[in-house]
Amino acid sequence: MSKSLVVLDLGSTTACCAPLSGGALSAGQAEQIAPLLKALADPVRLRLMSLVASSAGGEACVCDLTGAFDLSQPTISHHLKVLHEAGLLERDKRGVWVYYRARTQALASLGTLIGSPER
Amino acid sequence: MSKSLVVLDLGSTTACCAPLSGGALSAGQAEQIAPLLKALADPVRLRLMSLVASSAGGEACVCDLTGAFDLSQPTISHHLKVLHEAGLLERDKRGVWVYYRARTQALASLGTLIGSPER
DNA sequence: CTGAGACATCGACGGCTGTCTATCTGTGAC
DNA sequence: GTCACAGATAGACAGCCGTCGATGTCTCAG
Repeated sequence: MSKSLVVLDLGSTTACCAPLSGGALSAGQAEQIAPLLKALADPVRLRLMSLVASSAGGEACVCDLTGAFDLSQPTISHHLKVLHEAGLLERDKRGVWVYYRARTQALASLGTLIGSPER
Repeated sequence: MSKSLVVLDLGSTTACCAPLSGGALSAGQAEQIAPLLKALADPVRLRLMSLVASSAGGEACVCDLTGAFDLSQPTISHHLKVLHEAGLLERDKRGVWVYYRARTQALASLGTLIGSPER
């Protein structure tokens, strides 16, 4: 239900700056985090994320994204859906066009968890 | 050949603190990074990484890791191999036992790339 | 040399995933 | 209303992935 609203609820084990090295992950935590990484673990989706995240205004229209790949429109739509359902992209339909925006907070949490640089 | 030696060669586009939002990833960069995320995008491998990384001395024996899961020994061995070949784990055979050690540098690079927290 | 134990490799199998084409839905122009 | 266009959905199909049991390899003890 409210599952995708909670982007990363890591309890107390991984407080603020504790990456993987900060303590053994529980099975539950691992199964909560893995889907996020899985969503990101594809070259096309990685590029989509970076395209959206680095776009002017922080958002990008599907019509622009589709042209950046040698893939069919449904395939791009599929990848965007995966990223959206993982909670990494926000969707915003305006008229005929759909705009996607990166959830930078989710990305930051993930990045910190994987390996926050020294300190 | 020397492929797994270079953990993350991200050229100049993603200098030090530039995550996905720091500029569009090239197709080549994306295909270089995705395998690392793919290796990490599994609950068992996530837990393995965290177990190894948070072990005393920074390393863990396979014999200890196997007992932490309800999985067969070959399956654990397989996951460790995946992490090793991705360049996320170092292997060190000492006598009859094999010890794995986390490549914290690789983890840090990945974490920074995905989403370095503000600044 | 022989046996036991720690890991790795092999081959198989079911399920998931990325891609496509075809089609559906919704929005704005006329 | 009707047409064109943006995007999503559906169904199909090939290839990859996680898991297993069986077996192989290496190392040490005796």
